[in-house]
Amino acid sequence: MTDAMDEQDTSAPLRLPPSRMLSLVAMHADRLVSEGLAREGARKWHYAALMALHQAGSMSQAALSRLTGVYRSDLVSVINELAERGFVERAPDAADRRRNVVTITPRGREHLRRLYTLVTELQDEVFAPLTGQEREQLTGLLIRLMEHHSPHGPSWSSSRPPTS
Amino acid sequence: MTDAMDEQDTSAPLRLPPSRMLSLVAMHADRLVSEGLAREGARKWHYAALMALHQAGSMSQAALSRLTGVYRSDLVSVINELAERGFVERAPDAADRRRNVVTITPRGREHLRRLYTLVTELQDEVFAPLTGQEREQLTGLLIRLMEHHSPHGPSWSSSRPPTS
DNA sequence: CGGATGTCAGCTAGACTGATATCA
DNA sequence: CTGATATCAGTCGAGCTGACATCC
Repeated sequence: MTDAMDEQDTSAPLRLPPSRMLSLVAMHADRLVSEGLAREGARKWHYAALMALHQAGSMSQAALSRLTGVYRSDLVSVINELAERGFVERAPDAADRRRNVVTITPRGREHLRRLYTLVTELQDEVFAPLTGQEREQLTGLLIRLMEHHSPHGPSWSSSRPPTS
Repeated sequence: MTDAMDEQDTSAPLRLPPSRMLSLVAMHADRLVSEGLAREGARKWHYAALMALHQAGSMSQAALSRLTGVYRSDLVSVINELAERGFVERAPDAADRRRNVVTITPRGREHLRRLYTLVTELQDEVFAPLTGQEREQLTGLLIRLMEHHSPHGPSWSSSRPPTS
Protein backbone atom coordinates (compact mmCIF):
# COMPACT_ATOMS: atom_id res chain seq x y z
CA MET A 1 0.00 0.00 0.00
CA THR A 2 1.73 3.10 -1.19
CA ASP A 3 -0.12 6.17 -0.26
CA ALA A 4 2.50 8.86 -0.25
CA MET A 5 5.54 8.65 -2.50
CA ASP A 6 6.56 5.36 -4.02
CA GLU A 7 10.07 4.42 -3.07
CA GLN A 8 12.94 3.43 -5.32
CA ASP A 9 12.14 0.78 -7.88
CA THR A 10 14.43 0.74 -10.84
CA SER A 11 12.30 -1.82 -12.63
CA ALA A 12 9.09 0.16 -12.33
CA PRO A 13 8.00 2.37 -15.21
CA LEU A 14 8.38 6.10 -14.80
CA ARG A 15 5.22 7.71 -13.56
CA LEU A 16 4.40 10.81 -15.49
CA PRO A 17 1.73 13.40 -14.83
CA PRO A 18 -0.91 13.37 -17.58
CA SER A 19 0.06 16.88 -18.64
CA ARG A 20 3.52 15.57 -19.41
CA MET A 21 2.06 12.76 -21.49
CA LEU A 22 0.08 15.32 -23.40
CA SER A 23 3.25 17.28 -24.09
CA LEU A 24 5.17 14.25 -25.28
CA VAL A 25 2.45 13.10 -27.64
CA ALA A 26 1.80 16.62 -28.87
CA MET A 27 5.51 17.14 -29.48
CA HIS A 28 5.78 14.00 -31.51
CA ALA A 29 2.66 14.79 -33.50
CA ASP A 30 3.87 18.33 -34.10
CA ARG A 31 7.18 17.11 -35.35
CA LEU A 32 5.66 14.67 -37.80
CA VAL A 33 3.31 17.31 -39.15
CA SER A 34 5.99 19.98 -39.34
CA GLU A 35 8.43 17.71 -41.13
CA GLY A 36 5.74 16.62 -43.54
CA LEU A 37 4.76 20.19 -44.32
CA ALA A 38 8.41 21.14 -44.69
CA ARG A 39 8.69 18.61 -47.51
CA GLU A 40 6.11 20.73 -49.33
CA GLY A 41 7.85 23.92 -48.37
CA ALA A 42 5.18 24.90 -45.89
CA ARG A 43 4.79 25.41 -42.17
CA LYS A 44 1.98 24.85 -39.74
CA TRP A 45 0.91 28.47 -39.77
CA HIS A 46 0.78 28.50 -43.54
CA TYR A 47 -1.62 25.62 -43.41
CA ALA A 48 -3.62 27.12 -40.57
CA ALA A 49 -3.93 30.49 -42.29
CA LEU A 50 -4.88 29.05 -45.67
CA MET A 51 -7.41 26.74 -44.09
CA ALA A 52 -8.97 29.54 -42.07
CA LEU A 53 -9.18 31.79 -45.12
CA HIS A 54 -10.68 29.00 -47.14
CA GLN A 55 -13.24 28.12 -44.52
CA ALA A 56 -14.22 31.56 -43.33
CA GLY A 57 -13.39 33.71 -46.35
CA SER A 58 -11.26 36.82 -46.69
CA MET A 59 -10.56 38.79 -43.58
CA SER A 60 -8.16 41.21 -41.95
CA GLN A 61 -4.94 40.01 -40.39
CA ALA A 62 -6.24 40.74 -36.93
CA ALA A 63 -9.31 38.62 -37.56
CA LEU A 64 -7.14 35.84 -38.93
CA SER A 65 -5.00 36.08 -35.86
CA ARG A 66 -7.98 35.65 -33.57
CA LEU A 67 -9.32 32.76 -35.60
CA THR A 68 -6.09 30.81 -35.84
CA GLY A 69 -4.52 31.69 -32.50
CA VAL A 70 -1.41 32.93 -34.27
CA TYR A 71 -0.21 36.23 -32.90
CA ARG A 72 -0.73 39.32 -35.04
CA SER A 73 2.98 39.99 -34.93
CA ASP A 74 3.86 36.50 -36.12
CA LEU A 75 1.17 36.53 -38.76
CA VAL A 76 2.96 39.29 -40.64
CA SER A 77 5.76 37.05 -41.86
CA VAL A 78 3.39 34.19 -42.52
CA ILE A 79 1.29 36.38 -44.80
CA ASN A 80 4.45 37.73 -46.37
CA GLU A 81 5.61 34.27 -47.30
CA LEU A 82 2.22 33.17 -48.55
CA ALA A 83 1.89 36.34 -50.61
CA GLU A 84 5.37 35.94 -52.12
CA ARG A 85 4.34 32.58 -53.43
CA GLY A 86 1.04 33.87 -54.73
CA PHE A 87 -1.10 31.81 -52.39
CA VAL A 88 -2.67 34.84 -50.83
CA GLU A 89 -3.30 38.48 -51.67
CA ARG A 90 -2.99 41.34 -49.25
CA ALA A 91 -5.04 44.37 -50.26
CA PRO A 92 -5.83 47.51 -48.28
CA ASP A 93 -9.41 47.68 -47.07
CA ALA A 94 -11.20 50.65 -48.63
CA ALA A 95 -13.73 50.80 -45.83
CA ASP A 96 -11.16 50.77 -43.04
CA ARG A 97 -7.78 51.94 -44.15
CA ARG A 98 -5.97 50.40 -41.17
CA ARG A 99 -6.79 46.96 -42.40
CA ASN A 100 -5.35 44.61 -44.96
CA VAL A 101 -7.85 42.24 -46.39
CA VAL A 102 -6.21 38.90 -46.95
CA THR A 103 -7.67 36.68 -49.62
CA ILE A 104 -6.76 33.20 -50.69
CA THR A 105 -6.01 32.83 -54.41
CA PRO A 106 -6.81 29.92 -56.72
CA ARG A 107 -3.16 28.89 -56.50
CA GLY A 108 -3.51 29.06 -52.75
CA ARG A 109 -6.47 26.74 -52.90
CA GLU A 110 -4.48 24.27 -54.95
CA HIS A 111 -1.68 24.44 -52.49
CA LEU A 112 -4.10 24.02 -49.62
CA ARG A 113 -5.51 20.90 -51.23
CA ARG A 114 -2.06 19.35 -51.39
CA LEU A 115 -1.37 20.31 -47.81
CA TYR A 116 -4.69 19.01 -46.66
CA THR A 117 -4.03 15.60 -48.16
CA LEU A 118 -0.62 15.55 -46.58
CA VAL A 119 -1.85 16.62 -43.17
CA THR A 120 -4.60 14.03 -43.26
CA GLU A 121 -2.10 11.28 -44.00
CA LEU A 122 0.10 12.51 -41.19
CA GLN A 123 -2.83 12.45 -38.78
CA ASP A 124 -3.37 8.84 -39.71
CA GLU A 125 0.24 8.15 -39.00
CA VAL A 126 0.17 9.85 -35.62
CA PHE A 127 -2.99 8.14 -34.48
CA ALA A 128 -2.27 4.82 -36.15
CA PRO A 129 -2.41 2.80 -32.92
CA LEU A 130 -5.96 3.96 -32.24
CA THR A 131 -9.15 2.65 -33.79
CA GLY A 132 -11.60 5.03 -35.41
CA GLN A 133 -13.77 4.93 -32.33
CA GLU A 134 -10.86 5.64 -30.07
CA ARG A 135 -9.81 8.59 -32.19
CA GLU A 136 -13.27 10.03 -31.81
CA GLN A 137 -13.08 9.46 -28.08
CA LEU A 138 -9.78 11.27 -27.99
CA THR A 139 -10.85 14.25 -30.06
CA GLY A 140 -14.03 14.44 -28.03
CA LEU A 141 -12.09 14.68 -24.81
CA LEU A 142 -9.67 17.19 -26.32
CA ILE A 143 -12.52 19.39 -27.50
CA ARG A 144 -14.02 19.37 -24.03
CA LEU A 145 -10.67 20.43 -22.59
CA MET A 146 -10.23 23.17 -25.19
CA GLU A 147 -13.67 24.56 -24.53
CA HIS A 148 -12.91 24.62 -20.86
CA HIS A 149 -9.74 26.63 -21.39
CA SER A 150 -10.96 29.20 -23.84
CA PRO A 151 -14.71 29.24 -23.50
CA HIS A 152 -14.94 32.40 -25.54
CA GLY A 153 -12.74 31.24 -28.36
CA PRO A 154 -14.09 29.64 -31.48
CA SER A 155 -15.70 26.26 -31.17
CA TRP A 156 -13.84 23.42 -32.77
CA SER A 157 -14.50 20.17 -34.48
CA SER A 158 -12.20 17.69 -36.09
CA SER A 159 -11.07 18.79 -39.48
CA ARG A 160 -13.02 17.83 -42.54
CA PRO A 161 -11.76 18.00 -46.11
CA PRO A 162 -11.81 21.27 -48.03
CA THR A 163 -13.72 21.69 -51.27
CA SER A 164 -12.19 23.21 -54.32
CA MET B 1 -22.74 16.51 -49.32
CA THR B 2 -19.30 17.84 -48.87
CA ASP B 3 -16.70 15.36 -49.87
CA ALA B 4 -13.75 17.53 -50.78
CA MET B 5 -13.23 20.91 -49.11
CA ASP B 6 -16.05 22.63 -47.33
CA GLU B 7 -16.74 26.03 -48.73
CA GLN B 8 -16.94 29.32 -46.88
CA ASP B 9 -19.11 29.29 -43.81
CA THR B 10 -18.34 32.02 -41.35
CA SER B 11 -20.76 30.61 -38.82
CA ALA B 12 -19.23 27.13 -38.81
CA PRO B 13 -16.65 26.24 -36.19
CA LEU B 14 -13.03 26.02 -37.27
CA ARG B 15 -12.05 22.50 -38.14
CA LEU B 16 -8.74 21.60 -36.63
CA PRO B 17 -6.63 18.51 -37.19
CA PRO B 18 -6.42 16.41 -34.02
CA SER B 19 -2.69 17.03 -33.77
CA ARG B 20 -3.44 20.72 -33.46
CA MET B 21 -5.94 20.05 -30.69
CA LEU B 22 -3.29 18.08 -28.89
CA SER B 23 -0.90 21.01 -29.18
CA LEU B 24 -3.41 23.51 -27.88
CA VAL B 25 -4.38 21.43 -24.88
CA ALA B 26 -0.78 20.52 -24.16
CA MET B 27 0.27 24.14 -24.36
CA HIS B 28 -2.40 25.21 -21.94
CA ALA B 29 -1.57 22.38 -19.54
CA ASP B 30 2.11 23.16 -19.77
CA ARG B 31 1.52 26.77 -18.99
CA LEU B 32 -0.56 26.04 -15.95
CA VAL B 33 2.02 23.60 -14.63
CA SER B 34 4.96 25.88 -15.40
CA GLU B 35 3.32 28.86 -13.75
CA GLY B 36 2.43 26.80 -10.73
CA LEU B 37 5.96 25.47 -10.38
CA ALA B 38 7.35 28.96 -10.87
CA ARG B 39 5.43 30.06 -7.79
CA GLU B 40 7.55 27.55 -5.87
CA GLY B 41 10.69 28.64 -7.66
CA ALA B 42 10.89 25.49 -9.71
CA ARG B 43 10.64 24.42 -13.33
CA LYS B 44 9.35 21.34 -15.05
CA TRP B 45 12.79 19.78 -15.38
CA HIS B 46 13.50 20.29 -11.73
CA TYR B 47 10.41 18.32 -10.93
CA ALA B 48 11.12 15.66 -13.54
CA ALA B 49 14.69 15.18 -12.36
CA LEU B 50 13.82 15.02 -8.67
CA MET B 51 10.98 12.62 -9.35
CA ALA B 52 13.17 10.35 -11.47
CA LEU B 53 15.91 10.35 -8.85
CA HIS B 54 13.41 9.63 -6.16
CA GLN B 55 11.78 6.81 -8.07
CA ALA B 56 14.80 5.16 -9.60
CA GLY B 57 17.55 6.17 -7.19
CA SER B 58 20.90 7.88 -7.76
CA MET B 59 22.31 7.77 -11.24
CA SER B 60 24.63 9.52 -13.66
CA GLN B 61 23.53 12.58 -15.59
CA ALA B 62 23.45 10.63 -18.81
CA ALA B 63 21.17 8.02 -17.29
CA LEU B 64 18.97 10.75 -15.88
CA SER B 65 18.85 12.31 -19.30
CA ARG B 66 17.67 9.08 -20.91
CA LEU B 67 15.08 8.53 -18.21
CA THR B 68 13.57 11.98 -18.26
CA GLY B 69 13.98 12.84 -21.92
CA VAL B 70 15.86 16.00 -21.00
CA TYR B 71 19.00 16.47 -23.09
CA ARG B 72 22.35 15.89 -21.46
CA SER B 73 23.35 19.42 -22.34
CA ASP B 74 20.27 20.95 -20.77
CA LEU B 75 20.52 18.76 -17.71
CA VAL B 76 23.73 20.45 -16.69
CA SER B 77 22.08 23.68 -15.68
CA VAL B 78 19.15 21.86 -14.11
CA ILE B 79 21.49 19.87 -11.87
CA ASN B 80 23.45 23.03 -11.16
CA GLU B 81 20.37 24.80 -9.92
CA LEU B 82 19.15 21.85 -7.88
CA ALA B 83 22.60 21.42 -6.35
CA GLU B 84 22.86 25.12 -5.48
CA ARG B 85 19.70 24.81 -3.49
CA GLY B 86 20.86 21.62 -1.80
CA PHE B 87 18.17 19.44 -3.34
CA VAL B 88 20.68 17.21 -5.04
CA GLU B 89 24.32 16.24 -4.73
CA ARG B 90 26.71 15.74 -7.59
CA ALA B 91 29.64 13.47 -6.73
CA PRO B 92 32.27 11.95 -9.01
CA ASP B 93 31.81 8.23 -9.57
CA ALA B 94 34.84 6.34 -8.24
CA ALA B 95 34.19 3.40 -10.50
CA ASP B 96 33.90 5.46 -13.69
CA ARG B 97 35.58 8.79 -13.43
CA ARG B 98 33.71 10.25 -16.40
CA ARG B 99 30.49 10.14 -14.47
CA ASN B 100 28.83 12.28 -11.86
CA VAL B 101 26.53 10.39 -9.60
CA VAL B 102 23.53 12.55 -8.83
CA THR B 103 21.72 11.87 -5.58
CA ILE B 104 18.60 13.44 -4.14
CA THR B 105 18.99 14.82 -0.63
CA PRO B 106 16.51 14.86 2.25
CA ARG B 107 15.87 18.52 1.51
CA GLY B 108 15.32 17.53 -2.10
CA ARG B 109 12.73 15.00 -1.01
CA GLU B 110 10.93 17.63 1.02
CA HIS B 111 10.93 19.96 -1.92
CA LEU B 112 9.72 17.17 -4.17
CA ARG B 113 6.82 16.50 -1.84
CA ARG B 114 5.73 20.09 -2.08
CA LEU B 115 6.07 20.06 -5.83
CA TYR B 116 4.20 16.80 -6.10
CA THR B 117 1.24 18.19 -4.23
CA LEU B 118 1.27 21.25 -6.39
CA VAL B 119 1.54 19.32 -9.64
CA THR B 120 -1.27 17.04 -8.59
CA GLU B 121 -3.52 19.99 -7.90
CA LEU B 122 -2.63 21.49 -11.23
CA GLN B 123 -3.46 18.26 -13.01
CA ASP B 124 -6.87 18.40 -11.39
CA GLU B 125 -7.27 21.91 -12.65
CA VAL B 126 -6.26 21.02 -16.19
CA PHE B 127 -8.50 17.99 -16.41
CA ALA B 128 -11.32 19.46 -14.35
CA PRO B 129 -13.93 19.09 -17.10
CA LEU B 130 -13.35 15.33 -17.27
CA THR B 131 -14.67 12.67 -14.93
CA GLY B 132 -12.31 10.20 -13.32
CA GLN B 133 -13.24 7.58 -15.85
CA GLU B 134 -12.67 9.94 -18.72
CA ARG B 135 -9.26 10.90 -17.38
CA GLU B 136 -8.31 7.25 -17.33
CA GLN B 137 -9.57 6.89 -20.87
CA LEU B 138 -7.46 9.83 -21.90
CA THR B 139 -4.26 8.70 -20.20
CA GLY B 140 -4.82 5.23 -21.57
CA LEU B 141 -5.00 6.55 -25.10
CA LEU B 142 -2.00 8.79 -24.53
CA ILE B 143 0.07 5.90 -23.21
CA ARG B 144 -0.79 3.85 -26.27
CA LEU B 145 0.33 6.71 -28.48
CA MET B 146 3.56 7.18 -26.52
CA GLU B 147 4.41 3.52 -26.73
CA HIS B 148 3.86 3.66 -30.43
CA HIS B 149 6.26 6.54 -30.86
CA SER B 150 9.12 5.36 -28.71
CA PRO B 151 8.66 1.63 -28.35
CA HIS B 152 12.13 1.27 -26.90
CA GLY B 153 11.82 4.04 -24.39
CA PRO B 154 10.67 3.51 -20.83
CA SER B 155 7.11 2.41 -20.26
CA TRP B 156 4.88 4.92 -18.57
CA SER B 157 1.98 5.05 -16.25
CA SER B 158 0.12 7.91 -14.71
CA SER B 159 1.97 9.42 -11.83
CA ARG B 160 1.40 8.16 -8.33
CA PRO B 161 2.36 9.96 -5.15
CA PRO B 162 5.92 9.76 -3.82
CA THR B 163 6.73 8.39 -0.39
CA SER B 164 8.96 10.18 2.04
C1' DC C 1 40.78 2.74 -31.52
C1' DG C 2 35.44 3.44 -30.91
C1' DG C 3 32.14 4.99 -27.67
C1' DA C 4 30.30 7.20 -23.46
C1' DT C 5 30.29 11.22 -20.43
C1' DG C 6 29.88 16.07 -18.76
C1' DT C 7 30.14 20.64 -20.37
C1' DC C 8 29.77 24.75 -23.31
C1' DA C 9 28.35 27.52 -27.19
C1' DG C 10 25.00 28.29 -30.35
C1' DC C 11 20.91 27.54 -33.38
C1' DT C 12 15.87 27.45 -34.38
C1' DA C 13 10.79 27.77 -34.29
C1' DG C 14 7.51 29.15 -31.45
C1' DA C 15 5.02 31.89 -27.87
C1' DC C 16 4.77 36.23 -26.21
C1' DT C 17 5.60 41.53 -25.05
C1' DG C 18 6.26 46.26 -26.11
C1' DA C 19 6.53 50.18 -28.99
C1' DT C 20 5.15 52.79 -32.87
C1' DA C 21 2.56 54.90 -36.73
C1' DT C 22 -1.82 54.90 -38.66
C1' DC C 23 -6.50 55.29 -38.61
C1' DA C 24 -11.92 54.54 -36.82
C1' DC D 1 -9.34 60.46 -26.42
C1' DT D 2 -9.96 55.47 -26.67
C1' DG D 3 -9.18 51.62 -29.11
C1' DA D 4 -8.00 48.72 -33.16
C1' DT D 5 -4.70 47.66 -36.80
C1' DA D 6 -0.30 46.31 -39.09
C1' DT D 7 4.41 46.15 -38.35
C1' DC D 8 8.91 45.70 -36.09
C1' DA D 9 12.19 44.71 -32.48
C1' DG D 10 13.22 41.85 -29.09
C1' DT D 11 12.69 38.53 -25.02
C1' DC D 12 12.34 33.82 -23.27
C1' DG D 13 12.07 28.82 -22.51
C1' DA D 14 12.47 24.75 -24.86
C1' DG D 15 14.30 21.35 -28.08
C1' DC D 16 18.24 20.21 -30.44
C1' DT D 17 23.12 20.08 -32.66
C1' DG D 18 28.02 20.29 -32.63
C1' DA D 19 32.26 20.40 -30.56
C1' DC D 20 35.53 19.35 -27.00
C1' DA D 21 38.23 17.14 -23.23
C1' DT D 22 38.08 13.31 -20.45
C1' DC D 23 37.78 8.72 -19.55
C1' DC D 24 36.19 3.48 -20.36
